[in-house]
Amino acid sequence: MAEEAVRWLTAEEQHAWRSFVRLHERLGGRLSRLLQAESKLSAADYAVLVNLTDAPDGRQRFLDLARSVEWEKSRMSHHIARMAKRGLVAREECPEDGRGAFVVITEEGRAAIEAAAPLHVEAVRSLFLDHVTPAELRTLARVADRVVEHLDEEPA
Amino acid sequence: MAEEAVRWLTAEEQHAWRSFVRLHERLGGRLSRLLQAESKLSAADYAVLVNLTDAPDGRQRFLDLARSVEWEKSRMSHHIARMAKRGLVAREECPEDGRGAFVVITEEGRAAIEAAAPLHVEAVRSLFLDHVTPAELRTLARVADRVVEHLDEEPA
DNA sequence: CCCATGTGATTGATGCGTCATCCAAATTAC
DNA sequence: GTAATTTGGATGACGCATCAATCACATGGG
Repeated sequence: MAEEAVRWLTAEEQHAWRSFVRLHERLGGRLSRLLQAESKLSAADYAVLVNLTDAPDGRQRFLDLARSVEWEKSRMSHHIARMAKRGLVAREECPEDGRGAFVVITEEGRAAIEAAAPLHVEAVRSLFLDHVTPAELRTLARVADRVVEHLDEEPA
Repeated sequence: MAEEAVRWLTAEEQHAWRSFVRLHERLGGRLSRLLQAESKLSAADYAVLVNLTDAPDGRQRFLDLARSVEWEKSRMSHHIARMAKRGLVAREECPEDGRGAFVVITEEGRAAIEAAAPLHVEAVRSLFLDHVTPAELRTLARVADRVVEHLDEEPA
């Protein structure tokens, strides 16, 4: 039974990792609270509505939508149920597949996202992009894509 | 009534922003699922236990603990209640402040964190740090600290 | 034609995070 | 010394995310 030596994080690594985690928590929290306060939409609502807006006729198959926002179907199902109750989207049956369903954005949903989007974009700018140089932003994107790629290759 | 021109994100900005968000969601999700599977601890549990372990006698005042992990007191209260029910920590009354409370790590909690830590550190390495160069890591940390600093200055 | 398997989606249970409210003890003001 | 305020913390309600189980329809094989 060999004692495996644990390679703990150096002070620098630890700081970087904690800072990175903190950044997302704080920035994400702030942005979603802003969105909620200004538009009565959660970040999840926003993601769904943006996707529907980009789709032809503002309608999309259930699982396609789930894949677009990278959610499990269960989460999507619960969330769409709540959004439907609030009148932001509606469910529609699918003619060519008896078990399928479409999700359609409503007038109300469209109004909500159109009101929210400019404010949200402005918030992303003023809270994040404004404080990052273009070079840094490229580095961030490059690192993010690389790490996610490895995540995909190496399944759970 | 002036039409304010919305400064939408460029394709590059949008990509960087989405990649960044995706990185945290995916990496965070993966790490916490690993932690849960290997150690029956959530990321939140882990943070609490690490802090308690670092404190003298494994005990800390309630709000100090909350500040350390950067949570609201309400969240801490709920979470400590759940952790106490699982036997990971215990509450203790505070002699010199009648309303105060200490949170103390239990034997069970200590065992849990000591088992979890090496695995978690290894996961952070293999899923993240291994794919980031030291220079990139420094950039990340620098950007994160800068953005959070601005976040702090500019309250909600 | 019928069975097996796969796929699209729902449901219920449970734990988590936030908000608003509340309470008791401590501190300050008068 | 007592009233007002602040501080430490708990509580309940609600929305959200995950997991496991379920159900209905579809499709391929025999």
